[in-house]
Amino acid sequence: MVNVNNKKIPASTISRLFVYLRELSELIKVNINTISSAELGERTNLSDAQVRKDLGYFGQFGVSGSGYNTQELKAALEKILGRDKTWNVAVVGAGHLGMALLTYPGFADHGLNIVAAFDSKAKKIDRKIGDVTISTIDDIEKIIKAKNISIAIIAVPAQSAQAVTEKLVEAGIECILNFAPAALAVPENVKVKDVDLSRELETLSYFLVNKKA
Amino acid sequence: MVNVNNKKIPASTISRLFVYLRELSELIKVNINTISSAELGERTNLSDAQVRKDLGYFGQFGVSGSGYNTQELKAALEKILGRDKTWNVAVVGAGHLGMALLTYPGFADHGLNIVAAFDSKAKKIDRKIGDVTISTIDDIEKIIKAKNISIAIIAVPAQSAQAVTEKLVEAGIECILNFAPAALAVPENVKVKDVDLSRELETLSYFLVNKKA
DNA sequence: GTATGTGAACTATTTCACAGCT
DNA sequence: AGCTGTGAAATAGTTCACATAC
Repeated sequence: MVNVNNKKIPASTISRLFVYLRELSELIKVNINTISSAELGERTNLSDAQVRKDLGYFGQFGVSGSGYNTQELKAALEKILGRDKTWNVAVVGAGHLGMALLTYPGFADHGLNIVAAFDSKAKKIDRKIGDVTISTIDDIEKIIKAKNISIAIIAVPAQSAQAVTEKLVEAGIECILNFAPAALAVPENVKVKDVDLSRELETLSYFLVNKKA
Repeated sequence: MVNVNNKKIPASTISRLFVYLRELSELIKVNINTISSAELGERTNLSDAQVRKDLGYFGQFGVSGSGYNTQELKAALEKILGRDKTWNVAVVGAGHLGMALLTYPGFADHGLNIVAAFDSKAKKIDRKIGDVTISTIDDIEKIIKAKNISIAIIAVPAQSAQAVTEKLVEAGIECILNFAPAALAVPENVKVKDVDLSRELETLSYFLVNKKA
């Protein structure tokens, strides 16, 4: 739940707006100019009411009786979501997961530029992955500030995650995407989003355990 | 929201039980035998009431005035979550992300064994990653059945995700962890969990957009 | 006729608060 | 005294349903 000019908006709404935006880009690619909330919902596995409610938090973008203009709605969402801006991102930890993120082709299209990578293993320092050179973790503060990085991705083992977090916070980072299976302690102004791969899989497996029970 | 012997339990509760379980293992490692809901909550960034409520869905595991026995609670949670069982997992797509998953060390500790990998690129077929040999996507059905695989991870590009999903469903898969940024259409009995890395980062970046507004 | 926008109803989830146990 | 277990209250989020607009 997020505060936007004294309105309370579910965090899940924000997340879905990105889904609508992506779908609108696809629609525009195939020259579809108008779409109803029902159709947009169909394509994103959401209900028509959900689509309308989500958009309704931010204004009135549709035309009664016909639907939404894809170009206009896309432009409006881009504005709302700050997609005119781009962000510099750092990856901490250059193991397999860190490497996957460093070479993930999807980020750039979304205004997310990975401009730095850090690892603690001497062997990895100075290796170049695409445009990014791996630096030592000791240089976090210096590089984060120099490169104007606003988002960090933690892809280190659980036991070093808290220490890394503290370095990042000291360097002024306020947004962290955390892949380590650890509960990070951070000041209030810092936003952490956890992605816990084992937990996702385990939660899924619970469905198997509990089925036909 | 999940049905367990005519009780309705939030899906998020299930997911948190895995977090408690992990924390209990840590506590046992350092010889802590008793823990209160408040302390357990502290360590997992959750409230004491949340911890008690979550556990309360499944029974009474605590002792008034003292707290929970770590060993007993761990054993109880393992039983509830089916952690006595192990699951065979397939990864579809052996790009960087697929490779990261194939070599991710965390799964095995959680009863999740990756026993097959698939890719469409001829170049990759028959390559061996650890114990797993990459097979052609055409063999999905054969191998899924032969190896008794119950969970599949989709790590292919968005445009091939639906086709892969259909092959998996035909092969009898009922649990899918989907990393492709695409809304998958599946029959009702199939459970899909989406992990959308760009979306996670974008949602996080919205925090930056909207701050100090 | 068709589809939006939105209060109201409903459902889900978390937090409160306290009786009761050790 | 301290902490659990749990109804009740509060908060959050989704779906309904319909007046309104084109």
